[in-house]
Amino acid sequence: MAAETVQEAWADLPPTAQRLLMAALDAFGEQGYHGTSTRQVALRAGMSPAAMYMHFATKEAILYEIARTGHEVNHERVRRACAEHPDPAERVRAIVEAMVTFHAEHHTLGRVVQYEHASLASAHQRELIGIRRRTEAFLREAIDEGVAAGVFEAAAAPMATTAIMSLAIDVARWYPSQRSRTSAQITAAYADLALRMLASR
Amino acid sequence: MAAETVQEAWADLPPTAQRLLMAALDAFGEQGYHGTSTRQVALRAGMSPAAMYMHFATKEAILYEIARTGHEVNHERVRRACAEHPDPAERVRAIVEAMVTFHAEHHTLGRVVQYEHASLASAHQRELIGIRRRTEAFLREAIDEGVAAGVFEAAAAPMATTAIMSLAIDVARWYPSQRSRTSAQITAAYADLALRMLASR
DNA sequence: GTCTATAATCCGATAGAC
DNA sequence: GTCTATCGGATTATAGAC
Repeated sequence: MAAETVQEAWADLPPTAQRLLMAALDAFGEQGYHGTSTRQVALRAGMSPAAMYMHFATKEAILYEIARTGHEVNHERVRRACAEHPDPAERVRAIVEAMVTFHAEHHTLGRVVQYEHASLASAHQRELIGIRRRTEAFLREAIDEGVAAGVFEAAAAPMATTAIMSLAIDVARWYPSQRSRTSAQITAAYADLALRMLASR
Repeated sequence: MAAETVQEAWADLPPTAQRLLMAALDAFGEQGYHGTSTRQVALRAGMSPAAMYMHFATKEAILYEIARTGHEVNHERVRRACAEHPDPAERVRAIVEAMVTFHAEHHTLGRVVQYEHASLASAHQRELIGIRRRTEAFLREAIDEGVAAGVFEAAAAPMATTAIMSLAIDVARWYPSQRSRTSAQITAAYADLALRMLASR
């Protein structure tokens, strides 16, 4: 529940189930959910197509487990970043660093989390939208506090939450690019850009 | 070649081919390429599954036509925005307005263009990456000119190109949201945020 | 150029032996 | 709990009549 990686979150599952989830994570991230067959997942995990149905009732249940855990891991990282930084500007910086790091270093997972939403059952979609909204609320509150304290520009605030979320999420789409930038370089530069968007003048 | 909408680009095709492409565009944008069957596309276009093979040799050929035209339309809008604004800051504003408007008002097309890249044949992928790179070059050049003129911050410039592209592209993922914002409101706010990221202080 | 019918293959999921 | 074998249906694409 407070895991900061999917491996951590799945540590108590049977090793076979873990291999299955990691295989599906890679395949779904590379080829998309509908572009991946259950046979491909089973092959990657080193088991027969039938064996996976001992651990998951349907293909969608595998996607749900990956997407939910991914949302929870991202949420937990942002929550922790907030807890460590009372100052609004420092907190925004920490949130951007947490989200950019997640979507860069775990971009395959990030793609499943952000781009396979429509492939989930609608009840699962609604649940995960809830997590996403609570994650976004951390950023919105930090920005609102900064505006109240006079360090952020009030006019920029309303769209800045969406814009900063977009910056971080879209990293999963293009990372890694041809230009050799480390995750740390992107993270630091994006935190600066986010604060430039918000800074009062 | 200089069309600013896909309908314009496809105006000279037989009406049946146009209906087919529009049906596929909607279906691919809503359900994804691999999540859509050729039968569904044919049904939406009001023809039999076999009839589409008179106009396109494969399902991938339909995706390629949509993705290529989408890339060209976006490129043409950005090119025109640049041609109309010699001043670097005004040009950046115009580029952001063009790209955000495109990805908001044509978000279904935007999703196919930006998120179905991996579903294309690799030769087609390479071709479309070329168009994408040329579109991004317009923004990079505007930013470089602004830095040279002293109106943009040199330190912010390298990652700002990627960041601003991300802001615009990611609109296709979340637009329209629950919060009622018009395309024009988002466009204006994002242009402001982009210039705040770049402004020298 | 559109249709009906179908080929050839692949899909998600299950049955039953071990 | 894993395997082989397979069910029932959907998939992309084609054949052949009109």
